[in-house]
Amino acid sequence: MSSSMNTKDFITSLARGLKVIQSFDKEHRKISLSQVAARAELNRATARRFLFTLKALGYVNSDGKLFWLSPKVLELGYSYLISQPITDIVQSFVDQVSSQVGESCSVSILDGTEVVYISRRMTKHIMSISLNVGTRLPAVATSMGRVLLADKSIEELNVILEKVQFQKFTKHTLTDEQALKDELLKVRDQGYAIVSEELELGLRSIAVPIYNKYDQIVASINVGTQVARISEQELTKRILPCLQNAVTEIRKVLSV
Amino acid sequence: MSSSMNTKDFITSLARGLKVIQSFDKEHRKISLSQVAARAELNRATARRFLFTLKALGYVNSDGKLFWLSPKVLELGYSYLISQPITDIVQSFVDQVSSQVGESCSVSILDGTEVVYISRRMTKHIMSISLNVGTRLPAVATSMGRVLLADKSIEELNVILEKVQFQKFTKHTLTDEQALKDELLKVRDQGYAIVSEELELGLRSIAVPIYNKYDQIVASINVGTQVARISEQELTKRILPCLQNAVTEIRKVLSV
DNA sequence: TGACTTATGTTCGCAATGCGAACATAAGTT
DNA sequence: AACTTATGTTCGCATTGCGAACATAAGTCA
Repeated sequence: MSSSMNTKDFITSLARGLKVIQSFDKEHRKISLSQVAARAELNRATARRFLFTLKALGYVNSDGKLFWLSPKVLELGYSYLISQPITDIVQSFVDQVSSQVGESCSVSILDGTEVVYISRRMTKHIMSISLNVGTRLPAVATSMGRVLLADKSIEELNVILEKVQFQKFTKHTLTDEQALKDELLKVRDQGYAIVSEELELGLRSIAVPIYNKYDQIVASINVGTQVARISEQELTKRILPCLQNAVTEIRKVLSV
Repeated sequence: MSSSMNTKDFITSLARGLKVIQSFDKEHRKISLSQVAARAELNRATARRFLFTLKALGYVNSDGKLFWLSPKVLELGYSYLISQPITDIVQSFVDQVSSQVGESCSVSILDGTEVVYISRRMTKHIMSISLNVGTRLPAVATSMGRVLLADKSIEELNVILEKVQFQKFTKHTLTDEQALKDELLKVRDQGYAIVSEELELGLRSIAVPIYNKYDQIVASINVGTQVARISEQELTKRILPCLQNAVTEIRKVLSV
């Protein structure tokens, strides 16, 4: 367990159990007890007890040999979604923007150094990875992340950037901290961010911040497309007004 | 803890921790330590340790007084979603059907006595509750649930129905077990289910099963609308073919 | 078919983990 | 100021959960 965990008041069994849940992914849909133990870095007997507990609670299923997650696990994430009124509010706007512009539209929030998708309307599969509610992407390399980072004070930004490990996803990816900061100043000035081919070649997106009634930025909304389909100029001329209209309406609803 | 939990090999700390996560909902977005303790049925000092552990792991945030779930909790549900290839596969078909028919379209699977939404495309808010990935509804009162139940053997169905507590959501809700079974025979015969105003007045939906290449039913897909907008006849004449086309295509993809 | 490897099932002594009663302090209300 | 409700914290203790070790099962290979 991470040494940053304060062992006083820290419950290792809970931490271990959550690690067991996270042992499952696309490449590990149905795995054996030993695989779970290895992936969760637990003793086999210990992993077994966790799997049996999760099975008793309905979060895991098993055929007696392999284990896989039960849809009940969605309830955990669901606890988060239904405790966030914004997810309900924005969904209809996301659908509306997506219909208007004919491209995928998403809303996300900042969590640490990443953006987390909380709402999404996809028109086509254009990314190599699938994006869903719950997907996390590095904030520094996404348009939604940049509008959220641009809102931070210098101090807050420094704290966040300390934890960022810049990755060069493509030849266009900004990896110089100062260059990023300059870009964020520009984003703040113009009130939107455009990211072209920094996270994945061939893709670009534009994002604007979503404000609540106290003028606090609570999320960001973007439209994502392919560079071959929409130029940066067209993003600002045709797409940006749709996003700006949407966030104006969202702010009204959030102000009720 | 439920007496059905086998205390041998059962890890109460994990169970308790998951209950803490589920203490949060729409009416309990940000709650105090004592409220968490009450809702999770824990001693206050115990609840405090769980909240501090969840905070250390990033699943919960706090202002020192109130606690709320962090979007990191979505990772837990996300572990399930990315371990289910079907969620990726069906999303584009859900979007397609929804676009074609101009109504909301969803996919769900059976989990115990409930259906769990795993994919959704909403055109309008027509239900009083919001439906998201993770939402659970009683299988017996939904079209998607009925196509999934219709696939069960008599024995399997009896096991499931034993655990069902029939609720009369509206005056149209079937609550007689035999009447439900008769309805399921009809569903099996015709290969689709229509539910009108049984879960909520004013709403109707039609669902068909999704098969994999072994002819096993793995999920169901529906279109939901308002009774004022689409008759049952129109559902079968216009909507059903779109759903049937979609499941044919889905089956091809699942067979790759 | 036997040897070997890899896997799971299970136990139980034990130590550490987590518990919760109790006390202290803080904040809000009357 | 008294009272109520809340949180912060401790620490003795009992139970919980651990994991080494052993048993058994299943698969592979020669």
